[in-house]
Amino acid sequence: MPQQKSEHIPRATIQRLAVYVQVLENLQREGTEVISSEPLAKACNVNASQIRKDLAYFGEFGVRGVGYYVKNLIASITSALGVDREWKTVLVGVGNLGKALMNHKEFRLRGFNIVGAFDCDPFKIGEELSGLEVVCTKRLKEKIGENGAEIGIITTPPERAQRAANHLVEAGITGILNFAPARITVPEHVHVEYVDFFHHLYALSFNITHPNTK
Amino acid sequence: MPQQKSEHIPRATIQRLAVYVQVLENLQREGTEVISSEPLAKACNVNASQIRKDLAYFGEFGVRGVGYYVKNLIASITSALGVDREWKTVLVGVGNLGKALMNHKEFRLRGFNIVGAFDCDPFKIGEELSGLEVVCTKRLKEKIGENGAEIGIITTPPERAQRAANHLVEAGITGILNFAPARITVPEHVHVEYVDFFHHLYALSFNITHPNTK
DNA sequence: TAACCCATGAGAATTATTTCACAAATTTGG
DNA sequence: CCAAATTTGTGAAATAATTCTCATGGGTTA
Repeated sequence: MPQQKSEHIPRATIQRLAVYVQVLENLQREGTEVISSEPLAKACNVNASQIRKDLAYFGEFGVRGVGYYVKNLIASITSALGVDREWKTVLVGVGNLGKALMNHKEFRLRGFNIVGAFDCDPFKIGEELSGLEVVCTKRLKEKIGENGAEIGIITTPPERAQRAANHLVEAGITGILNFAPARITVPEHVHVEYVDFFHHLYALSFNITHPNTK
Repeated sequence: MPQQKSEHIPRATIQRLAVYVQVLENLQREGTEVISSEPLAKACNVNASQIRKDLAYFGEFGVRGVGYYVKNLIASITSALGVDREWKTVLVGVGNLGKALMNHKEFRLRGFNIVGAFDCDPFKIGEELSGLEVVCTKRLKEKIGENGAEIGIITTPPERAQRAANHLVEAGITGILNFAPARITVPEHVHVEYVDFFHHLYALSFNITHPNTK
């Protein structure tokens, strides 16, 4: 059971671990059973010792002279990340994006079950979507008390993101995935991840505009 | 006309600049005309000197004793990022996600126009979507020769992402936004950005599982 | 116009992350 | 069964990024 040894783990390490899992899963699908850090690093576009150092935070998963057993390593990393279990999530903001996410099968497949849908629009409340009734955002606390969700997904317009976050925090949520194009403020103990692909397009724009600064 | 002074600009700086724009746009919508680095930093969840340093790479946009003029600063940053113009993009992989992106109005609004849609599925070729005819991926080079697109968006399944990337590169594309859950390999001069919100969910999972290591 | 504020911009110090280099461990082949 | 080959895991070195500190200079008021 991987238990991190060190106190602080760089945020960048966590992001890379997710990449490793992705690449390892694709390798596994292609039939690879064992891989050493060198070719894995190439596939992930990172340095080989980077991988070894990242893994070292959580334990010793490799075999010297051999490398890593793909299946094993996936299990070790997913366990380290805590994604070897089911996570209950609730979604706030049933617009186009929210609906699309609710219909996204991959969510359930990856263990992130959406168990509640909320909106403050009276016309949307009561509507049924992927087997869930849309409930008023004000009833978040009550509903989460029932279903025990731990992660909140915000898909509201930007001006309503902070209010959604407040409701989620008050309901006891400790992790928020924010798709709204706005920064939100939450207490110390709550973790927020932002998803905004325009940020990525901006980065592309910059890199293409300034080709010298790769 | 902001011109970066230094040779190398940290990747993290570019990501933050995109955040600054987002927050500044929301401030502007609320009527704020001037802001100093301290409150802006608070809104962005970063350090104030971080903002000043990030901006310093591109020029001097503030007024000592006053702060930054919001409208001005947005213009300066967007110009620095190269997003004060129109970018033509093509999309490869017309599945659920691809279709959703093509119907996403925000794309055009932000200056990233989708001018071509490609797929290798014969049943999809010829179909019309948001005014664009889906074309065979093999004709990418020909079509990009006509429309001059510079950015490619990959929304294929993971196993077809690399092939899509190869076609895009061969067609002269220099920036790729990859939604497929797979890493791709491209030549030095091509820039890739990855969008995968499961990576963010993994990060949340980790942070909730290990609350001590914030 | 002069004196006082105030927030920027930039160099210095600090802190964090990445890469290097090699000892330790494991397998394989003679 | 020992030696060679291989690859991990880790401490040390190098590199990079962030934060601190304060001189600089524009704005404001009397």
